[in-house]
Amino acid sequence: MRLTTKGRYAVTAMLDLALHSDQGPVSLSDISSRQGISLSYLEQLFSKLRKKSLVSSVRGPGGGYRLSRSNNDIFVAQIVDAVNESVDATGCKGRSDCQSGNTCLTHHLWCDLSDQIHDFLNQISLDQLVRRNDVRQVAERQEFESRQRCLENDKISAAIVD
Amino acid sequence: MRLTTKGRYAVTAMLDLALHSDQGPVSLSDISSRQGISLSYLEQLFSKLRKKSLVSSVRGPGGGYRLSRSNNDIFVAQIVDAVNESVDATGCKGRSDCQSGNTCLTHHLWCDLSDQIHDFLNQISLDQLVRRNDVRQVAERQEFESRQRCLENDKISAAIVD
DNA sequence: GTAATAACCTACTAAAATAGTCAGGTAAAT
DNA sequence: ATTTACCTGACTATTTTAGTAGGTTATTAC
Repeated sequence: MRLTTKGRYAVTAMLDLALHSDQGPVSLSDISSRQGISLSYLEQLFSKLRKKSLVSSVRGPGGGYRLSRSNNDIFVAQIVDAVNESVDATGCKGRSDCQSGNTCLTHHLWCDLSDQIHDFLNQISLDQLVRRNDVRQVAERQEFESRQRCLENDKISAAIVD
Repeated sequence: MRLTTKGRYAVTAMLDLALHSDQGPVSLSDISSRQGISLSYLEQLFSKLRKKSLVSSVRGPGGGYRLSRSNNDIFVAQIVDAVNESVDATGCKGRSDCQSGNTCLTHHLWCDLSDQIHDFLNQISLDQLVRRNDVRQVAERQEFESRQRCLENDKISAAIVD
């Protein structure tokens, strides 16, 4: 079973995309500064997300990424699957050869768990997340911080001109 | 989120213990040969299981480990918790400081997932596993293989005597 | 009492995965 | 033409996993 920052970052970034989808394509550097995820790492993740056609890209100035489907048609499980190989809890990736070719004593238990996790994550859409109160609150704080950073940058620019 | 061989091995070993609990203390070398888990690795795991008082030990010849509680009072979640720190899906171990001190956008989602997994595993007792058909079948195959290994060893011993 | 057995303990290590970085591309808009 | 931003691949430090090695202590059978 793998669920690490890789999968978490991917979902966070996709949610950021969903939250700003009304403002045209969103650049990775915007996501990077809002969510505190390294730009190069985001590039790796979005390469995979694009291959699974969860996002589409727009190049050039003003470009960025947008969701390739509607908010309510993208589920968390699909995002995690796209960047991690799977949310599989078995050691044998479901091949039932966990104990030197044979099924191990607990194989079916981990299969059941995998199903459980997958069902749970497959039931949560980006749309649902966008509407959650806790998500809206964090998003608002991030907007505020983002504006603060803009002001700071303007100050620095002005100082350089002087 | 961590669920790797460590947790899987621990549950498998505990299930093996439960399956042979009628035959007095079970030695780690028995579990090792039946389940194909390295002896030294089992020792590390059982040290943790003992500290969480899931098993008790009997030293000396004929010794081994036994479950310190009844079959139906030991749950999979407890075993995984004992060897992994937790089945936590958040990156911040529930501290809500995932994004440089603040809550990240998806924190609550991972909390929900953690609860989901924990509830699922906390509901499955060793007793339930012992009674499952798929478990009984694998256990039987392992008994057979174990007897085969005994015969092989006897042959080798006889050959050495010659 | 001594040999065998099996728990117990500590430290070390190879391999893999994670979480990045870096250096260069290429495509599209202004 | 130049800037913006996507895109790619190779490289790397750190951490974790999974396992080894080598010993000590307690108990039992002879």
